[in-house]
Amino acid sequence: MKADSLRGHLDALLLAVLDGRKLHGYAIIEALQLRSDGALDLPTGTVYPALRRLERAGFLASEWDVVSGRKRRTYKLTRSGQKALAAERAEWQEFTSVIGGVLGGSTA
Amino acid sequence: MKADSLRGHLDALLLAVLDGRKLHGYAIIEALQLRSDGALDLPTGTVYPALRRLERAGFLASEWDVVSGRKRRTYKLTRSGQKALAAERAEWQEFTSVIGGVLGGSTA
DNA sequence: CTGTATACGTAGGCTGGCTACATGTAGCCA
DNA sequence: TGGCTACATGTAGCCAGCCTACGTATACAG
Repeated sequence: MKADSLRGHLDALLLAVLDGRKLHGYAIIEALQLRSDGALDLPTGTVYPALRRLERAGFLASEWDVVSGRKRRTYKLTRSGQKALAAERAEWQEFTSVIGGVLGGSTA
Repeated sequence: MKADSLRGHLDALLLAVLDGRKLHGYAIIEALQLRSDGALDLPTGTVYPALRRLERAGFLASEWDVVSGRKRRTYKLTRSGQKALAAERAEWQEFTSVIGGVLGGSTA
């Protein structure tokens, strides 16, 4: 998959993977790999800044856990983040509908 | 729709709208509006350079028509462009499948 | 003869994900 | 006890690709 087509959908992916659970950054990357059967392998330089940005936007809340000496910043959705996720899902529906309509559409 | 989410899918749209017919740039923009029920309104500064690029890549062939004094550069798909369109469609399938799977997926 | 729709095109900017790098811990193996 | 690998977080700067803003020109309505 063209790496670049993610543009504008990264936030949706991050919010979706945090829906209903708390994860730290590294685990988020692994969860995305798992859910996509290996198709998504986001670099840390993509994910970490995005998480910070989503937190600043109020969609995520983070706290530091220390597990066996390891510091891990775990993220979870805020209520505002839940709404954002719903909005992103709706927008995804619209997006695929529009582009898919053109790609598959008969000559109109 | 976020204007920006088009990233990486513009070529597919342009190739698709030219599938089976010849159109000139301005008409391409109108055809995309039509097929998307107004959701897509691409600026000329996006479309014209993209058409030139696709022509340089060998996916489109153009010729000048002069209709009632108006010069219009009409584009059509080359054989190579047909293949590119098929590839873009396949990639679109994969893309929506991957992202859709994560967005809709149960906690995995 | 002015305004609007049609028609093509370029220069430069901006945004957002990526590359490359910097830092540090835990656990295994020899 | 030294090194290697996996885990874990983070920043600076680059670059691709679409968009904004502009410039040009013709046809036709009023």
